[in-house]
Amino acid sequence: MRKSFLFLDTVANKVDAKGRVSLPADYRAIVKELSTEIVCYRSLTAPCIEGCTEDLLEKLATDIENSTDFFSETQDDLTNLIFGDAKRFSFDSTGRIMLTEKLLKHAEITDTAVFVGKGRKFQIWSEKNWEAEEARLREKIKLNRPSLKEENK
Amino acid sequence: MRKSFLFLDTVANKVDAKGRVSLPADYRAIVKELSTEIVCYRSLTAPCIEGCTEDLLEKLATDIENSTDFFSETQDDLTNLIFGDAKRFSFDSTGRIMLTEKLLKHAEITDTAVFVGKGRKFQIWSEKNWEAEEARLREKIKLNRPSLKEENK
DNA sequence: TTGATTCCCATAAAATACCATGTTATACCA
DNA sequence: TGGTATAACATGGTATTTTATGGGAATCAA
Repeated sequence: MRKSFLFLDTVANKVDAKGRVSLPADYRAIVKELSTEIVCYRSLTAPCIEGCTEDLLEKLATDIENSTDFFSETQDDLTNLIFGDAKRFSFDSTGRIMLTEKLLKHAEITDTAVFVGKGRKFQIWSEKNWEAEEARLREKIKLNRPSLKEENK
Repeated sequence: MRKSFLFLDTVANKVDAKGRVSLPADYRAIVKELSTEIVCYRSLTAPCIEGCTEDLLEKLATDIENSTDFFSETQDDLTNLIFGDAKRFSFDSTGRIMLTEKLLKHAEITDTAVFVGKGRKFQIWSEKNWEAEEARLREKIKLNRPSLKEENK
C-alpha cells in the first residue's frame, strides 16, 4: 500500500494574533513522513508564500553545486535569492507554525491563510488574492481550451 | 531521517562594542553538527564576508586538484586568494564570534551584521549594502525570468 | 600597567511546547 | 439509513525554554 506525498486540496485556516496557523492535517502527515519541518519563502512571481519540504531545497542546492562552478556569478545570485529568503518552520504538538511578518506581508495575509496544494510544493494565499488568482487561472483555461467553454456559464 | 545542513534565512544581529556578534541559532546548530568552527573570508566579488564550514573548503581544494578544466588556472588563482584570506572562528558558550577588523572593514559593517543564507555557505553584509544587493537581485530576476523557471519547478 | 580577548552571569524578549475547549468530521451500531 | 458515540482537528490561552545581547571578572600579551 503506497502512500502519496503530494500536497493537495485547498484549506483556509485562521492566523491568530501571534501569527500562528494550523498546517492542514493532510499536509502535516506528508511532512512528518518525509522530514520534520517545512520551508517557506516568498514566491518570486506572485503575492503568496511558497512552502515545501526541506529535501526539495537540498536537491536544489546539490543541483546548483554540480551545474556551475564554485565562482559562478549566476550561482551566487540565485542562491542568495532562494536560500536567503527561505526559512524553516517546525510545527508544535497541535500542528501549528508561526509565520513571519515578512512572509505575511508579502502575501497580504491578515487573519486567514489559504493553503493551496501544488504537488511537491504548496502555496499560502490571502483569501482575497486566492479568489482572484483562481478566477484568473480558470479564465486562462477557458481561452486555451475552447471545448470547455460551454460547460462554464 | 537525515538532517539538512543548509544555511537559510536572513537575520540581522548587533555587533557590540567589543566586536562580538551572535551567530544565528539556526546556523550554530548546523555548524555544531558538522564541526566546531566556521571559516570566514572576504568575498572576491562583493562588499561582504563569506562564511562556511571547513569541509566546504576541503571540497573546493579537492575539486581544483582534480580539475582538467581549461580555466583551472584562473580558478587556482582564485582559490589561493580564498585560502590565503580565510580564517577560522569559534563561538563562545552564548554563540558569539568575534570578527576581525579586516573583515568588518571590507563589508563596511559597523553596528549591525546581516547574515544571509546561501545553502552550503552564508554571507555577512552591512544593512545598507544588503538592502542594495537584494534590490539588485530582485530587479535582475524580473528582467531575466526564464533562467529561473527550472528552480521554480 | 594598558589593552584586548575569553569566559561567565544576568536579563528581556522572542520562540516554542504544552494544556484546554468547542467544533467538525468520522466510525460505529441499531 | 439514521442516530449517536468517538476521534480528530482548529484554535485560544498559558507556561517554559531559547536566544540575543549587555556587562563584569579572569586571563593573557605587549
